[in-house]
Amino acid sequence: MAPQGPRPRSSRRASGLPPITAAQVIAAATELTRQHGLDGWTIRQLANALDVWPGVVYHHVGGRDAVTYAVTDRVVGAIPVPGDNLTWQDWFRKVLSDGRLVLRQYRGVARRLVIIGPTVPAALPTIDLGIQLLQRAGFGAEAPTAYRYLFNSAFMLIAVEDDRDGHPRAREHVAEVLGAYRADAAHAGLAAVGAQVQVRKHDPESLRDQEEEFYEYSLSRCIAGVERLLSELSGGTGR
Amino acid sequence: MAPQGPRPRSSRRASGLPPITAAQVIAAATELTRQHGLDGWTIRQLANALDVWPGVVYHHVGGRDAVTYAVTDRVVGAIPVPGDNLTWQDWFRKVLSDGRLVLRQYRGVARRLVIIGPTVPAALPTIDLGIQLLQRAGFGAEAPTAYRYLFNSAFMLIAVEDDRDGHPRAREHVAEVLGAYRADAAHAGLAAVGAQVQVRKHDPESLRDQEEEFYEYSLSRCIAGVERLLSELSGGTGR
DNA sequence: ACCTGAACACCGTTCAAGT
DNA sequence: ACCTGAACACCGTTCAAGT
Repeated sequence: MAPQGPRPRSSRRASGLPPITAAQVIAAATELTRQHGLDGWTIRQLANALDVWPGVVYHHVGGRDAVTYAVTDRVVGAIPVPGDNLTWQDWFRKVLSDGRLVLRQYRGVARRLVIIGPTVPAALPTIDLGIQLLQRAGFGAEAPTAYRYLFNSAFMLIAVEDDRDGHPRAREHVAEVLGAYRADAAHAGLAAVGAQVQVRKHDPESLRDQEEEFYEYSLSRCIAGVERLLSELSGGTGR
Repeated sequence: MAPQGPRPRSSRRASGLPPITAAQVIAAATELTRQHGLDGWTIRQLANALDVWPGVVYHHVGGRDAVTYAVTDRVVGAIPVPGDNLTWQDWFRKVLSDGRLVLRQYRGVARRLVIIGPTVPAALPTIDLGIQLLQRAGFGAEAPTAYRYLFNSAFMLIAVEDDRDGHPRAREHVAEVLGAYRADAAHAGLAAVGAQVQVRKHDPESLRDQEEEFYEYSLSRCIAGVERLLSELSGGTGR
């Protein structure tokens, strides 16, 4: 898809260029990720962007896994962390809304983050503060699990948005299949979703807005579910 | 990793064998998915398992996308659908717990399903019944969105479990990084999660159990969040 | 230490030619 | 119609050899 481009024209040393650094490799990989997503570029394309041979990437950073790990850390570091002057609900709402805006610019990073866990160095201060807020709110020993649930839910949603960007036909297909049932009285459930899909299709609002809406919807449901846990912990009705 | 094996030894026709069918191709692909996950085999390996050349797969089914779509439909069809004699909460709990057991046997299918949407033919009866149950429970126009939220949340969790199977070191890394903070009073949040990680590490219970526990935890939170929506709809307190 | 240049063992996909 | 056999344009990764 992207043009392959020629190999480096001449030796760096012969051209009087300074050695490549690991930071330069990671910066170039981050820019490629912004353009094409974390799975949208190859080691060979990265080397080409730096005007070197692929072996240079291995020499300074390592294989594909090492490079994408470094990119992930860099992107996570760009997510702003709200201060602790907010309620736990507003703090999570804010960090997860802001996080979505950053992560959606670097498609594929959210999924990597969910899979490898939150141990990328840049995430540690956020984890610490978030769990402390839940502890202060009365979650006690449940604070780490509740934290994990909220971040995991949000980042999974972002990961799916990212993945769907790579399958533009899928949405049309859904609309087509379900829309066909919109007046089918024998299938009241499919009819309801079919009608909704049909309405959205003719709506001038963009798909981006629909996705953000579902993200905020899911986030609100998650926070509501965790609030309920809190009320159960403080002696409410069980189960 | 898997042995490549030799090309087909001789012509099918010359050996008196009947023509391959699309169903045979899909069945073989499904079995490979059970063994190695949806992304764990190649078209060439599939052809080899059928003892034919790769072009045969293209002739009968199509490219990789077409084959994995067919596999996804087949696996979804294997998820049992509970009857409508349950409350909506128990119906969703059951179909999503059973669904997890099936999907976890075919790693990668859950993610495909989340990305391409639920329009694989085998899913339609389940969608119809599930939305009807929510409609009867009083969700009205919110039924399709609530349905989508519940299935999406569950299948995303399964997709992440699948993906983590392919990164066995990630969990150790998380335990190592966070465990180091378990007695760090200056970072009370990290200390709490670090202590939990440490306990789980020495616990003889398997990781499988922990994953199932978190799945059930998340499911309960999701259902609680949707219940809250229901009470808001029926005239409860707003926001 | 840093980089070149080539090689190795793979991919998905296409297609003319055979039967 | 079905299948063979080969080709095309890619991958990630490794490594001897140069400077």
